[in-house]
Amino acid sequence: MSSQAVTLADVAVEAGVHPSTVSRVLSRPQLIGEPTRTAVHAAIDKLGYTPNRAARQLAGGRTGTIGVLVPDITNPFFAQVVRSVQQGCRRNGLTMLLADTEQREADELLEARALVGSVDGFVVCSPVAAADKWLQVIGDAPLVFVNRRAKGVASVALDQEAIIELGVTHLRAAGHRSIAVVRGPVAYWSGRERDRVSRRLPDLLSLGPVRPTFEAGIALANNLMALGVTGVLAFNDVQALGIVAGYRAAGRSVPRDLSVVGSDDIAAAAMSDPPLTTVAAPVQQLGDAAFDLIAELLAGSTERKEITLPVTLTVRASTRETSSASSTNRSAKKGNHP
Amino acid sequence: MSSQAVTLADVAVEAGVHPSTVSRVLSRPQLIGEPTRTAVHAAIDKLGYTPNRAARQLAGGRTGTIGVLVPDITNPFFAQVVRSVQQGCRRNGLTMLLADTEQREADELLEARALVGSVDGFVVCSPVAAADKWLQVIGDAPLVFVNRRAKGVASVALDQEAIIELGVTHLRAAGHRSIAVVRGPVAYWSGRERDRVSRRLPDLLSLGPVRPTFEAGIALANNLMALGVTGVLAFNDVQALGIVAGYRAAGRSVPRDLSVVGSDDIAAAAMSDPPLTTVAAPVQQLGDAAFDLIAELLAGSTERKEITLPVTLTVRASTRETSSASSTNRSAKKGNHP
DNA sequence: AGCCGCAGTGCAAGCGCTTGCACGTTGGAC
DNA sequence: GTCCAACGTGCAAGCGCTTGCACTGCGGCT
Repeated sequence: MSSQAVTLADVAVEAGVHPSTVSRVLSRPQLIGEPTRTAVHAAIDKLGYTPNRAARQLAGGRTGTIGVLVPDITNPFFAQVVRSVQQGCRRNGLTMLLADTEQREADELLEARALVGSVDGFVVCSPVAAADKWLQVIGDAPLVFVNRRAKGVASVALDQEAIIELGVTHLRAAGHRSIAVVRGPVAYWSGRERDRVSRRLPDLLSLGPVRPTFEAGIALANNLMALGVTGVLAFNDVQALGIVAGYRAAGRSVPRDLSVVGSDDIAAAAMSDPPLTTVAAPVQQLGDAAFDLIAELLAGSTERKEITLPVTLTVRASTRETSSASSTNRSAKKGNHP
Repeated sequence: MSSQAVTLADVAVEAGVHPSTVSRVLSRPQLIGEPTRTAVHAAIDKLGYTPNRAARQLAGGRTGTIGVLVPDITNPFFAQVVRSVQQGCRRNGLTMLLADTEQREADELLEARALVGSVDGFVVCSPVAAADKWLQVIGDAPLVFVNRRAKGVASVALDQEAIIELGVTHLRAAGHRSIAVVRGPVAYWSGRERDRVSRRLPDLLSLGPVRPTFEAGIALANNLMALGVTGVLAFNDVQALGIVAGYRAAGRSVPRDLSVVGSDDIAAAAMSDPPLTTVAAPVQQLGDAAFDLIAELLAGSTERKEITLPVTLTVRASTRETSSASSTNRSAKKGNHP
């Protein structure tokens, strides 16, 4: 109420100009003469004027807001993406509307539909609904997918191939012969993608799909023991932590009896015992790239870029060399690849 | 664009009524006769009409949006609160504007100022800025503080006294005589509050303030050893995990050499080794209560409720009885207290 | 000297919706 | 049979801002 009492008109009176002039000072300053511009700014400061978003949107069509949809905000991975996007918004004077779809596919589209017209564009993390449904719902509004690639949609995703490769190579270099790769949910693009990749690699045990939870990891541990696997690449860190816990519960030890590689490098990975070797995702970059993409789209670009981010291996203590090991590679890197 | 082409007027034509009638069907259905109402709804469905927020806000004054400010969205504690609030919003047809203040006090108020007029009310997590500054910035807009109590502001917070009491009592019951309580940052209300409480309890070593991070916990471990402490109540789980890691790094063991009680019960607490005994915060309830509070305020209530939520002790394996122990209390509870 | 172009402002028409008010209609109550 | 209260609906005035268009000078051009 306080600051909202001040309107464009008030500023105009104070500065002794027409309201439209004030409006232009704010939106297209180069159209206005220098002295007038200064006077208007003075008036704005003096009165503490803040533009009314609603009016601005109604008249101008643009909302100055971008909608961000995540399947689960309590997942640190998405939380970080959200934060990066928010930082971008702040820098550009935009605001962020957040909706948590709680992993329900239907809510994804519903939420989107409700937001169309209230936001200038969408950033959607790990969308489940098909790309064409998305396009159908939001029309031609700017759209960016995070962690999923799709035809006709700008996207930023991790290099899933590199994740598998980095993890497996590390395990192989440590002398492991019996290596398993755990597949994730097929509902996720990353799950399907990794499956596709790991299928192509020889001498790999492909397990799953196994849910990316601590409990699922614990349950998986027994399978791993039965299979006689000595190295495993989990679908993500939480699942990896579960595997470690499962081994411990069975009186076995990581990395003595099993070398475990996680994926993501969440905070807990560094805090666990043993600290988890993991394929680290550049989450900050993910979010930054997502924002850059949506910003370009908002600015009028029609290009639908598909960005793939490189991942790195962070070696900690959950993996060890077997007796037959040949070489190690601490903190290897792998660059972009189309 | 697609769905936004449909306006109230279109629906009115389709239903053969006046636009204002359609508007009322949406906002105050009881004013409209049953047959008309049905017809209007049919038209809405047929056309796939979605109200334009901006127009609604401009005309009606209400935005249907609430602003949520958090110091750090990547903190699972706040993420959960955000999620609960969002659930409430969804149920009530509201949307949520999220801003991450990144622990910077100045941004808190700035962000708030920018949002005034664009949201109907604010939910602010662990605010740092003084209450009167807040009131000054947002005027008489509905405001709810989470995890901080303040005069004249509705709030929902944890029972800090119970946290200390529960943790310490558990440690005492396990036979510990030399117990330390770690104080948190004084910038936080909870930090100041716990300090106040623990000062009143006899025979307690009050340490700190120590930052609530893993690293700070590790560093603290050495102090604890030097002090000959056998039981410690950390400021939160992450810090507790750090203490555990610090002990391990020094060749000591938890709980053999030190019993550790955390606070919050974040996901990682259950996944660590040993699983962490901790004073669990009812995060879901925290968020729910915050939403209820803001909803009441939005509905016109002028009451500034101060809700205190009870905490519970979750006993896991990071604490053990000393030889002189008398009794245990697995999963004790403590109710509200004004 | 007269014209054109253009920079700088004013003007007013909305954007899509809400809401106080006015205007029929009905159906009791007297 | 009248009168009055609801009740249900139409009417129109904005909410605060953007923007295409019209207008006024002024300098440079022919």
